[in-house]
Amino acid sequence: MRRIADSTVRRLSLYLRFLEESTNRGLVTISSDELARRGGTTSAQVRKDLSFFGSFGKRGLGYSVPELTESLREILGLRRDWQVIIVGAGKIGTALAQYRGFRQRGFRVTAVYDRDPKKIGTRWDALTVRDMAEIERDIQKEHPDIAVLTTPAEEAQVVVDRLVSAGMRALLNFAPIQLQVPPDVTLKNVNMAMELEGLSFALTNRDR
Amino acid sequence: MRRIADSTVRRLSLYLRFLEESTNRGLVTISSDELARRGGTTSAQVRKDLSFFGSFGKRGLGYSVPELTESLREILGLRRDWQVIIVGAGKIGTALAQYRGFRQRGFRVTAVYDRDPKKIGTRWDALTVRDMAEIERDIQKEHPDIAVLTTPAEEAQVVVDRLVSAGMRALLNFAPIQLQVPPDVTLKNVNMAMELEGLSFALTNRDR
DNA sequence: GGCGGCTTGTGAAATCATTCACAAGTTATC
DNA sequence: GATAACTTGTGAATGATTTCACAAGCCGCC
Repeated sequence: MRRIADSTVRRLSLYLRFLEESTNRGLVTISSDELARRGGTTSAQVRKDLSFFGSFGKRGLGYSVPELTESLREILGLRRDWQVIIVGAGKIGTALAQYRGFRQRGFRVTAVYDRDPKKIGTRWDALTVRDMAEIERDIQKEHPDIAVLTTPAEEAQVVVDRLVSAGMRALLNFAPIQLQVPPDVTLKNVNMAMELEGLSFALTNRDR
Repeated sequence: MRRIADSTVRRLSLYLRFLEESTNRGLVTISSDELARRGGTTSAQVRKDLSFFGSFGKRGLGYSVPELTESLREILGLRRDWQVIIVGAGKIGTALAQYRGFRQRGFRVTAVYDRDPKKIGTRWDALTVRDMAEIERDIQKEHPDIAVLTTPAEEAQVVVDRLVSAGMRALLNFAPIQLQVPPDVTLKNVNMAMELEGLSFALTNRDR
């Protein structure tokens, strides 16, 4: 398979979201044009995105909502659950650990780590905060798939190095810093500072 | 000024972060190559990004850390504070409202809204959760610059329409949904579901 | 079964973003 | 003040992504 652009994968995720909504509204069939309007793109873009993976539609008719939903789940690797650990039990880490949306989409948070003795052992729901010191051992034993990083920025790189050498290969980083990882590790960033600064830029340079 | 690509603005934000760190370490001068290594890009990219806005370096020497820092702050519109409101006092909204990083970067959270009577009136620090019903009046009175959306996905579009007609022109959306806004409104998204699905895709399609 | 109205899938073209490559400027050294 | 060692700024080349445009296929109706 030819290398797929990041932007394409992001849009697939959006299409899937809209398809799920369409299912709830009882729609059976949907056109690339409707998918595009909702995803803020063009119908040609939708068709091109899908064409990298096969041909899913019927000319003259559009796409079957349940079939395309299933195909996108397959493509995105969502026909299985993923085991997620959260590293850093601060404000954001805690909020994420309790966030229902993850579970609903097949991302099961199975552990939360911190190094602060005051936090270790506290519980929410079924989750107990574990000691950061045990993380390598746990990773080797439990093989989580994805680690979400919510440590302070200063500690993030050190923590990432530990996670990577313990075997983690997929990371979602919330610290406002660009992390260095080896090429076989996939890293995604959620950087609120960057987004806010993007808004600041837009507001400042609005009128040309 | 020629239209600036989103990717460029995002990198400027990264460079600024690294410059701040360099200041703390007492560096006076920095080359495009060092900036690039840290930002995960190339030195040519750094120079090109900066060239859209002027020429800030000295050939043979590199860039003055304090001067480039100041120039980037200027370009990004960060020489002033921005007034931010948070709409939705759930897990994420609450975590964001208490997050120190915003304030440090000049984004002052001045109000939090929810429509749940059980939440209205609760306080953290200097902030009291206000009634969603008052948001239009408050916007007209207090002129916040940026609204952060942390409502459930189902309500997000309705809330956005209200915010836009009350005059908001910059939005940061955390709901996992693509919102529709008029062209004079800037919308940025933080979509954790999308990032996780991107990781799922990468893990699934790792070996070709 | 033929016709009209739709909508897909996809090469080709156009646009946009990144990388190359090098002249020109700066500093340090002798 | 000439030379060597660096590093910027930037057109031109390359590469990637998006948009165009249209043939081909499907459905419903007469």
